[in-house]
Amino acid sequence: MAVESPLERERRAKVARGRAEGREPYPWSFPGRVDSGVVRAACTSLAPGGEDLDHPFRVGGRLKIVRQHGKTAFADLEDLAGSLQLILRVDVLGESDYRAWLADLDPGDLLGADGVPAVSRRGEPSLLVRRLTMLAKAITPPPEKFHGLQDVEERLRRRYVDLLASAEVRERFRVRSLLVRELRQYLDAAGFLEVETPVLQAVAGGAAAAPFVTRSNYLDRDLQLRIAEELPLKRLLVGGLERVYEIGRTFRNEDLDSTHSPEFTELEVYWAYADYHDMRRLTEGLFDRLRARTVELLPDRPETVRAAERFRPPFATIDFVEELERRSGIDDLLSKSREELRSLAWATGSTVPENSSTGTFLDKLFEHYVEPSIDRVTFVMDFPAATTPLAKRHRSKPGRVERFEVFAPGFELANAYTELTDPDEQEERFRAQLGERGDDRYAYDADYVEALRYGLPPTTGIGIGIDRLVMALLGLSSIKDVILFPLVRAR
RNA sequence: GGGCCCGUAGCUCAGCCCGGUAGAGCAGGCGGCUCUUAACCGCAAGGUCAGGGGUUCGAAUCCCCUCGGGCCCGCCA
Repeated sequence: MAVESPLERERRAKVARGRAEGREPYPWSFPGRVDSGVVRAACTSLAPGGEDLDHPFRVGGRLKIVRQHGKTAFADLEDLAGSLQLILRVDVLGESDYRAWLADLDPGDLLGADGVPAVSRRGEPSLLVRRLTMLAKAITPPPEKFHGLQDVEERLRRRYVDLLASAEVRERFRVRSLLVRELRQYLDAAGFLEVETPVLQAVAGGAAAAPFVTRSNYLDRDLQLRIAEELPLKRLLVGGLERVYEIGRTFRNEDLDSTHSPEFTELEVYWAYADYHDMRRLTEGLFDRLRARTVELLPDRPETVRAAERFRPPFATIDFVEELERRSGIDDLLSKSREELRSLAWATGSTVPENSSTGTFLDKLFEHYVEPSIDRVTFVMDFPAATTPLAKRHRSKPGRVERFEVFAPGFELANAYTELTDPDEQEERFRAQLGERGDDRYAYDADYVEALRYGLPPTTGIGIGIDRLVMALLGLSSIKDVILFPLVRAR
């Protein structure tokens, strides 16, 4: 246990004093509480200096600050609905209670109050308090009242302090939750079934990324945490579930930076008897819906509204190959050999390893020549076949697959395919990928190929990074701003 | 992996360049005040200057190492 500071000693003394005087500082419950907005609403009919003695209310929340004036004191109590001023008066509470409470109250205490709506002479909606109840005495003082908690490290390590000190941070995470709810409602209404597939897998597949490895004592073998949701979900379409989605944590054993987190929340949607054009329309509808919801939730934040409005259709569209050729001046990109592409990629200053795949070099070129120019939400269409083994070849463009990605300025938001359904071609593509990369990071999932042999309907699928989507909608630049407890080093 | 920056009271920050008794505001303590909104006035208190080592008569300050964090670059289809 940490060494007790003088401030904490003072507060423990107040705990003991409360108990000695019959005021339990950590009670069991506090029934009948309304949120602060109810009291503020009840104040609207009152004139300054007015009180509504006939309609008592009970509120509870965190004490932010106390302003004492001898025989009257004002205290700001904050709950999720906002802040409410409490008026404490010696002539209402009685001399001894008034003195005892003011001696024992500290910023940060969780406090209950019974009283009546009242508007102060200066016009502030308030609760004129008849009775106070300590709900939880705070031993550790909260951050400074005006500046709040500034230390970035502390804000991440102790997110609860960040939250209790900042209504803005509370609001941000509340909005994230409501946006995810909206997303579920949209997909549910479109006939999609929410499912849950395994996080623990023998071999993590569906993407190329380093997995986290753990161990099952029961099976006496290593297991990996999933790096994508894709392969189990498509198996469900083989099984006839037709339209499924999963929102879940996905893990990649890689670096954390402003757009990457080792654990992140991913939405994947799979839709049988539909192709990537259908998926594009579904995605545009989803973006528009989330845009509207964001603006509805945060109408008074101009920067957020501006960020969200970028998600209003129609969206910019570019062709991967045409745009890359136009911006780089490279001709006939698709006929270049792996060695040629490697030289071109290295010429941009990239240091990707020599044995990287053709797809990797193409991605590097796109990243260098095209991504910096993306200044709005943009659909990038029809990637070269070498960039993914899971998409179906393009029905009319040779050397391409039916794949689109959605980019927001600065990062990728989503990745969608018309899914490859031919089992023999899938097997070949997996093997080609293995052979080309020369490493075992892209696992060959034999059971998935086996599943395709039973027949996967024509299908489209998409993966959307929820953390990044929330970032983009709210106009935030760091993924840590939308993850409650980002990974931090043990201290 | 490379570069730059940061770590001082519970919190927000000065002090560091140019070495010489560790400062302020908020919060907390004591006293005053019946309408404040970061209330106000007075008094007293509060420190592992991230940790370790070095230079020096003397280190928060200069040097080295370590830990933690931030930003940029690289890597991660």
